[in-house]
Amino acid sequence: MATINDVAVKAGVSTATVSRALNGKSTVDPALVARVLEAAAELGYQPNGPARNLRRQETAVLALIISDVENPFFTSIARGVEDVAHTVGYSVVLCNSDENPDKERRYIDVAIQERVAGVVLSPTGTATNVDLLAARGTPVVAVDRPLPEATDMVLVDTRHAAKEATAHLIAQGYERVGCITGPPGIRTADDRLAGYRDAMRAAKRRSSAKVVRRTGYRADGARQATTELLTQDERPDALLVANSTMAIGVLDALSGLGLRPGKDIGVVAFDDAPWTPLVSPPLSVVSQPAYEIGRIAAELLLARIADTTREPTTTTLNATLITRGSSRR
Amino acid sequence: MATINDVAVKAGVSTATVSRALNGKSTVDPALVARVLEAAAELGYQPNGPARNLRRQETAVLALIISDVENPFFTSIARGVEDVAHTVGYSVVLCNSDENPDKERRYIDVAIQERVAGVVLSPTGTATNVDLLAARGTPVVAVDRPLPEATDMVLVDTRHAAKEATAHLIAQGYERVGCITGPPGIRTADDRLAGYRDAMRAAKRRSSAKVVRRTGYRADGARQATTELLTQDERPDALLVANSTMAIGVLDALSGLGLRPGKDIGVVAFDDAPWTPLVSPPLSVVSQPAYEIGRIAAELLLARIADTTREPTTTTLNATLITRGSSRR
DNA sequence: CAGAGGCGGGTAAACGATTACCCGTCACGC
DNA sequence: GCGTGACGGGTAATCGTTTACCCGCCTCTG
Repeated sequence: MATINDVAVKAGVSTATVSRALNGKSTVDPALVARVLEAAAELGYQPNGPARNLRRQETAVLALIISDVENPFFTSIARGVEDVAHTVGYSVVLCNSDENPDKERRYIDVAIQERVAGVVLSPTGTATNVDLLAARGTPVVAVDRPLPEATDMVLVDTRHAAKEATAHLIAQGYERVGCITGPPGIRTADDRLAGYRDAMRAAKRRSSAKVVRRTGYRADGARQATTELLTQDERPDALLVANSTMAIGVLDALSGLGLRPGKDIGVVAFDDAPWTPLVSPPLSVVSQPAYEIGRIAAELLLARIADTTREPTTTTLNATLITRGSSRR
Repeated sequence: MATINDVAVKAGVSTATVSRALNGKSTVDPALVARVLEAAAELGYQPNGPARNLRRQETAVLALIISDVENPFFTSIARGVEDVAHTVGYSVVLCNSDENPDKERRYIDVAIQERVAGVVLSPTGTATNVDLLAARGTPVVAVDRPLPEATDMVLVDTRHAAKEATAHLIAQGYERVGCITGPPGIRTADDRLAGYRDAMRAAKRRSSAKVVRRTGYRADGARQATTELLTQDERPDALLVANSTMAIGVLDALSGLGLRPGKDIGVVAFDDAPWTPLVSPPLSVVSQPAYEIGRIAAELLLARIADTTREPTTTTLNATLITRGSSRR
């Protein structure tokens, strides 16, 4: 592998000049620049990233740590982050914490060790991991879920959206609305449950623990929860489902039980996955602006990298309820 | 940020001993190890990755360059790669080439500059980009699509699967089977079309260019293509669709046209996305072993990193046709 | 008891870039 | 004609690790 020294020798100049010519930092004789460029091209010179990063004490890399690569909500965020980062020459590396604090911790360690310029994170929990970043001064932006630390955050008013969705189900005449949400401790799961309860209270409905289930944010947990809920005595006749991955499990269970969404049981799910209009009847959803979240998070992160002293801001975006057939009789 | 030197001073030993104690390379007095560990913990020492990588001339990072983070097929591959990599202490960074040779090129440059240990790549095209990696000696494994270079590859016998799927549609009594596939030059798109033609020829059907459309591997292109196909004179009464993202566009267009999959028009799509059983009627699919692809690719890559002289191998996996309601009248 | 050999641990040289510092040259002004 | 300043470009220090090499001490053997 050619080094800067090889290029320097070939072009008949010093390494300093090569560096300057290649980075355009200081003014170099155009003839020399041409010689250097030619030499570099002939040798197929690619700068050594680690060496550069070591010397510069900085990298043009952002880490994006999300909790599920297979969830379209998070991949949309990823796209938003990427699009912004690329326009300013940053690379994005995507890490998958799998809703697992250990993996999250490990990726945060990697991010610190590789000295990335900043981190976008959807925290799995209360995350003592994050103080490591704070301690080192690595800028962090939390997305989807808040952090106790004073960092920039981009959130969605998910509690309000859950309330609205539940109220919609009630208004549609469903008598006993239930809720399937994620594990305790994950803020979005808690908030969606809280919003559901808000709506029940506002409508003077008794929200029995019997119509609420908490399970992993995955299809199989939701499938099982649905079956349980609907084979007990106090059966709900409508469900608020906390994300689109779970919705797959729910819809699958319903079809197994021979229940038709909309007619037999109202369903509203979070996240407007691309397939939701295609099922029959089309699925009512709470659409979250995932791409926006990513875009804004990246912008905040870049701003903080440029100026570490900025006051942390919290941006809360709105989700919109899209009512379709699954919540109309 | 604490350096190894700070730790050495605090523990009252040399930096060499700290390095040895932390990496467990050579045998160090247990008492010293304890002192070093304690000092490191107190200082919150995190090794400087770039410095380490520079010195070691290697990194424990794999790059995974895929063409669409929003496509479940590729995210399943990602999971397979990750799972394997993590068990042996490698990190995986995910890059999104977006089916765009320029972005791919850029990510390959980044991978080279950062001196990653290896690359898993779903090539966008004939990809002259890849010789850069070859030239540098960075191990590469191609997934989903072949490379002209002699590298390890993990492929799917997609042409055969396409033929089988088409034959199935014909056997179900559909008269005029059409095909919607990806852009020319993308091997999977070409192969699926070839397989479709194989089946048509075998069944002595005339495969008119009028029932074939090529478009970007995305929902909107497929939506438009479907509408065009079905509003012309020679309307197909069945469609082979080349991936699940396109299937969304196709199903959407069909519902807009008031055509019921299965009854009015047979549909088989590639990729067993999680939602495919939920639409009505359930979508017949060609299920590709995406997770397996990722797993095997990672294993091949690690094997090649360990031994650069191995003969390149090509693994071809089988896809399985899952027939559901959308291909039965 | 002396010499050899082993082993733990320190010193310092890499790794490959960037950049502070310095030096030579040239132009310009007095 | 000489001093000064600007500027292009070279020399070498530096970033934080890892590790080759070396040294001193301890133990074991003849």
